[in-house]
Amino acid sequence: MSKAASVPKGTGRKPASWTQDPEGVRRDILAAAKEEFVENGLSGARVDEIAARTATSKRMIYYYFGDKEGLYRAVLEEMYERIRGFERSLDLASLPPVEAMTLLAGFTFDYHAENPDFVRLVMVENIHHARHLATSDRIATLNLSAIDMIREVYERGVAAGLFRPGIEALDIHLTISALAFYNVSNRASIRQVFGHDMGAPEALVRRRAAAIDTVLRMLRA
Amino acid sequence: MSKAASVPKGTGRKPASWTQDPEGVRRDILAAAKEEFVENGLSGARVDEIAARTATSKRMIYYYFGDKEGLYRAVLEEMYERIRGFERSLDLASLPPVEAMTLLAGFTFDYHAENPDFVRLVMVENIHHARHLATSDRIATLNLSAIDMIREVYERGVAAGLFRPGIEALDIHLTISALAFYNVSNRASIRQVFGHDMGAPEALVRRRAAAIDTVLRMLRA
DNA sequence: TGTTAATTGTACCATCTAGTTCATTTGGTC
DNA sequence: GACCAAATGAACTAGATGGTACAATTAACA
Repeated sequence: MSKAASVPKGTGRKPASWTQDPEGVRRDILAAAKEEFVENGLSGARVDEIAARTATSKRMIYYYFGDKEGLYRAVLEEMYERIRGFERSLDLASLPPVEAMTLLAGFTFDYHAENPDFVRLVMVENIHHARHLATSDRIATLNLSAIDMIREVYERGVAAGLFRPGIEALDIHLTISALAFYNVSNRASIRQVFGHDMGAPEALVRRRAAAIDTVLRMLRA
Repeated sequence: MSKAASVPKGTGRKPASWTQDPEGVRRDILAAAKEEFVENGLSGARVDEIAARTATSKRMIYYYFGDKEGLYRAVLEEMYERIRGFERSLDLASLPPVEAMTLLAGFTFDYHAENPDFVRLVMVENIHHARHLATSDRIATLNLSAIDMIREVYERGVAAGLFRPGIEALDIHLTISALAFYNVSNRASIRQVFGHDMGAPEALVRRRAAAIDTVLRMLRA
């Protein structure tokens, strides 16, 4: 072809024409990376595989994110910012204590059940001792609000004589999170060992009710 | 050196003398492998690193376990058999319902807290969708006993009017496990996000009491 | 003691993988 | 339209990694 002649032998020729879209490329890469990290963890993920899931090339991954860990960190940050947004949208302060706590426990349960990707990434990050959370400036200043929200509701409940006093807000949070997290994070082993699929609709409904009930019983005076 | 001359060039020479110990070698490899898998997961673990932690060589790993996954499966199996042994040693049937449930919840909490290696391996296995649990014959026939133990205690408690009826034994197990598992599995991220170290003695004591209390409140009539 | 099967040591390799090199194209600015 | 910085494509590489080849040694036993 005459085209090939117009180009130095064996290097960077391009098909015909293309348009730039840096932000689109970034988002595209992040989405592909999230899938791969969620599926295979940090060590198990393959940069080439991420590139293949992308509309662009491996070259771009390194151009925008530096290295594999940088990409992973970016995925983590985006994920935490997303959940933060949801949390803020809950307006617990305008509800009576019991209703507020029910809503929070239910929301937390549902969010985990509907976002196993989130749960898996948190697992992966914990396997790595959360060292990427530690080095991320964006996440460091982010997450104390959940505890504050709980404390506010809890104290109103105590003042109204609905909740018993003396419970730490962190303990409430841990209980709610544990019940929401566990049957997503350990779904696979639960299925293997007990033969029950916690992802099945009936199982979810029952477990959801049990979780909320457990939280309320823990709090009630 | 004269020593080198007494041996065919470039192949398998040995220092001087050594004795065989197949079982010892096996155990040695399993222990080293457990450390490495616990620390780095299945994909992150390096066979060369496992070999280095061993008194023997990489050659032996492949001789005894076939491949990396075979070794990983062997580690998993050993771990599950160990916890099974502990479970069996609990004599819940001879205790009154409330005391039995308190003991079980406390034991479960302590076992997780004292064996973060176990927790991490279960996390790793769940990241891999528990596919190695699925292909292990030894584990398949193992683990329904925990549920049966709980059911027995629960039904005695219901009969005695101590527990409310209508709860599934699986739900009790999931609640106990979730509370025990979560603050070990997510210890790193909890520390990063909330600045609390759930491994610290005071935190453990408080969390343990909260977990047991939560389980009992969930059950009480 | 001679033979054989189970073990073990050393060196090696094929392949995979994160990251790079180098040239090229695009979009904006003057 | 000339020039420059940002963005992109294709091929390449150094090193890591799972796994093997081959020979040697040991234990058991006839």
